[in-house]
Amino acid sequence: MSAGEQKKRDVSIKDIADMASVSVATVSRVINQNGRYSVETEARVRRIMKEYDYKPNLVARGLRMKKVDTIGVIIPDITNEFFSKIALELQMGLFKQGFAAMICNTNEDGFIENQYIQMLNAQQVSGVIYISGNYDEKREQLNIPTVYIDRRPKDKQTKSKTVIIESNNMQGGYLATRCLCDSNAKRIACISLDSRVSTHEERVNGCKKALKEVGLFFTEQDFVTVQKNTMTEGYQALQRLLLNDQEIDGIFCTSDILAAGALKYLEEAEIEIPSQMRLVGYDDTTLSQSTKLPITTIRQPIAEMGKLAVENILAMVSHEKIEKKEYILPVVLVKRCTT
Amino acid sequence: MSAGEQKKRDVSIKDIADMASVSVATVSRVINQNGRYSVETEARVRRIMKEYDYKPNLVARGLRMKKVDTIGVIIPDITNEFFSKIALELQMGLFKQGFAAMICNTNEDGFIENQYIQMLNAQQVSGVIYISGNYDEKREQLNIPTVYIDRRPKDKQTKSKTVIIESNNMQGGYLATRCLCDSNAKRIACISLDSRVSTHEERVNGCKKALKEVGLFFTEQDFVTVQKNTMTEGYQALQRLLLNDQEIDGIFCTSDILAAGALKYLEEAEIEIPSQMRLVGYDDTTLSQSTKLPITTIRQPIAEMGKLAVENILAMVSHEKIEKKEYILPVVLVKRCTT
DNA sequence: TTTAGTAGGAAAATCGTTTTTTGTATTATG
DNA sequence: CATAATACAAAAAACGATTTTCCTACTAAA
Repeated sequence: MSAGEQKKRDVSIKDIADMASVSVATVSRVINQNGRYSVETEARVRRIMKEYDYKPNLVARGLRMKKVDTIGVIIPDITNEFFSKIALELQMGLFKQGFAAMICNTNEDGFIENQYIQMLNAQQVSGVIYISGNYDEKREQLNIPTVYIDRRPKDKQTKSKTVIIESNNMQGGYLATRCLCDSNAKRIACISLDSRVSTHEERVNGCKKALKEVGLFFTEQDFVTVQKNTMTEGYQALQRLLLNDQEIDGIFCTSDILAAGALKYLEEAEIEIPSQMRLVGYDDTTLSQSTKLPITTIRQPIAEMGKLAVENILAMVSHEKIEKKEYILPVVLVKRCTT
Repeated sequence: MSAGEQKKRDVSIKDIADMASVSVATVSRVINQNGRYSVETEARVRRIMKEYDYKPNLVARGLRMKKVDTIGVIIPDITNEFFSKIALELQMGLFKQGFAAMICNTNEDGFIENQYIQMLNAQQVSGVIYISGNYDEKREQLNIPTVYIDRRPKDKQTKSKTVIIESNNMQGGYLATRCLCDSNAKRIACISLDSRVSTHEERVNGCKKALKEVGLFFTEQDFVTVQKNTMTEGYQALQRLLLNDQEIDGIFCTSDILAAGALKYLEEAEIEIPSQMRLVGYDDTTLSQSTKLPITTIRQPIAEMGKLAVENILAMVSHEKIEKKEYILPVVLVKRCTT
């Protein structure tokens, strides 16, 4: 194709109408199965459509309908296994229902996130599924149906038509800590992520709750946060912890990546696991299974979360009235070799 | 909103035109900076646009232009770290140029892939970036600009306007094998993936080339393939290999996941690394860094591949004439503790 | 036979843009 | 002063669908 050459035109509804000797309105009614038409007309139109492999132009339909069968998916980091698995669930689920997913990776950047929202709005998407990230008041005003996963906008800011889907992070922290205690840890430390969202904080709260319940002493000094979710951070955080407090014999990391880093330090320091030290991570990633000593961890119900998100956003899109809903799904402990 | 209630209408170009007391044509010309208009008119129009936070309706524009500033990205498995990293590169790169990426996950399923292609076509996407997956002749006929990454459609089937971007898999296999030899391996085995695409096969070819070059004996028995890219498969494959041939003292796995599985077996069998056995993986994933003994591996230039893909697809979309191009990018050996 | 009702489908309006065509001042040129 | 050229911008046509309105036969009831 030389510059300026047009793309070969697809066959349009008008072409079909002409070939079937009916009006475009009739073809449209056959496609959408509303209005009235005779069985003969329908047969003829369908035959022609099949013959010419006609596919309605979704852009034209979108313009007329003022919305498009696309759902925006806002994700902070698609290379994170947890998020990519959720994205996969969403995409497959939406696709099965005839919707496209437009996956937008914000890199945890509020500015990029805003731009994406603008774009999704300009694209006339029918809804947005919002996974973690930053809260933006302006976004709310766009008035697009929204489902939140894995994060909780502050209460007073949520509108009536909001659906929140999260797993029970408090319970996760609790289960992890009880497991540490059950394998005889007496002094428990915690490495978590310093994040704008409440997720990791809740896990820490669950941890403290368990400690209080079993009556185990703990000190705030042993509860640290790191800035980035990397193995190096986990490694270094544990190193510092053990320098200050040699009594520590159990560690809860609020992510598997941090736990893998911590485990690496333990291996290098030749600390025996699980006799001298116990370790629990979070998310049941491939990583937690790949280490020589597979890491005990917490598994979130990713498939269910995705399924619920798809169900709810589609219900909202089709104007089924949705009261404000919050799903808090249970997590499970996956016991491996570090406890 | 009750059922059937309309979404609040965005401000349209007509509204802007009315407020600025000009015609819609003039507003359009200001937006697209073509045609002629006075500086005063422009200033007025721009002021009103900003005041009302006007954003052009991309669907309407798409209908008129017969194409949309969206690029489809076909990916076999977004939860695979290599693919998700590429997807991330593509998405960020396209977004910076004002294009949206529509990421489609095929799960290696040809049927789903076909459906996605149909959808992308109906959505009027300007181009498609195609990562691995199945080859489909029908798709080619759609005549959308396409860039292939990491896979090579058969030569006679490619059209003139095709761009292929891949890394040098042959070189990767070669480097990996040379590294095994350099750390004194004498009998080398290879575990690779049985895939429809040539990628892994090429890596094996590189391996054999290196063996011939250094004059090392090898037998086809020691070159096995597995069906799925999982740690378990790697574990079992190595187990079988060592049962048949106790001489093996070096292993090349064509993916890090397989290598991690193999490493696990070696650890359990208490085989000394790297004195008794050497191991090289492929892709430089987080996994390869997380094991107690970090795995020597091959790194592909993901960022460059993504950048090239974006550059080329945008050039094709804007009708710059592109001759058939093939990029074969060099890979690097990342030496760690298993060699 | 007239009238009303209904089935089937055509015609036209609409969605929000871009682009071509047309029109009208104003300026330049002979 | 008449005419041509130019600058600016309005009007209208497209893009491909959906949906409302309207028209024409035909059938059924009075």
